[in-house]
Amino acid sequence: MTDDLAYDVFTRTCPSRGTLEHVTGRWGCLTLGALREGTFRFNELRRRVDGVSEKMLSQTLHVLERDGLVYREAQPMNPPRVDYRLTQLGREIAEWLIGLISLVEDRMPQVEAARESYDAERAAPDAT
Amino acid sequence: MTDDLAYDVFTRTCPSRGTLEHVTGRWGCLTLGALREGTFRFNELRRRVDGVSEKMLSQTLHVLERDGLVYREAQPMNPPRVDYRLTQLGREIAEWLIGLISLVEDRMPQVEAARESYDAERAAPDAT
DNA sequence: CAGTATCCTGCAGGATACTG
DNA sequence: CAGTATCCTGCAGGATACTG
Repeated sequence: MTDDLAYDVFTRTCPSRGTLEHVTGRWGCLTLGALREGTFRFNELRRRVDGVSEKMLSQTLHVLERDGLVYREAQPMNPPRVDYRLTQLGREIAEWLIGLISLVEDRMPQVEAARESYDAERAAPDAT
Repeated sequence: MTDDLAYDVFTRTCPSRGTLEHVTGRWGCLTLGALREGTFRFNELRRRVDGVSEKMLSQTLHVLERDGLVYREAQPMNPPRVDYRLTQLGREIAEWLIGLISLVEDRMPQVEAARESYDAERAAPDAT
């Protein structure tokens, strides 16, 4: 049952693939993380999401807004002021995402150890 | 505290970024999902991970093995037989990943609805 | 300020052929 | 069977200039 649901995800025709990629992708992930902490204007976000270009932040925000994870509020003034924040749905997903990230981060010592022994084996292929 | 930990992840220098990308990436995600269900040989996996090329499966498995998430057992016979399965660490992370995926899948109706209204607004820009 | 438009490049990843 | 090696292409995404 639950397994059937989960397995479906792994067929490429699955429609949730797209959203999953938006969420876990390089900039989507960082943007959701930044927005967890509050409401921000475009350039504030740019500074928080380290290394993102205008283009990619704009693109990422559009995609997340379209998926209903981010709410965009444009106030008609001059100069313009636009605020971004997570929707309820966005917050829910961001929390799970953070959980996964925290788990991975937590296990990094194990991962690093695994990498070292993997690399060591290849570096000294004569050691049977 | 917990927030500090989580926030660190969003700086690009964070070492867990790499592992996270291996886990959530297109093929990593699908491969972990397939391996949740048991032990498989290379070509069995190829069939289960729909659409993956030899090259990408090979590459993905190497990366996941190096990170300590996948265990590779080569039996010295001819023709060769190699089995892949999740390590304990891999299983742990795969479970969380599935959780995230299931959540996203669960919320897809909301996502689709959001998309429709987003698209509708743009299609009829005269409707103020 | 909050973006969009254009140009350009590196590299993910597919196709194909080959190997122990 | 279980891969590796090589060649090739599309596109993610950066840099730069421009706009309401």
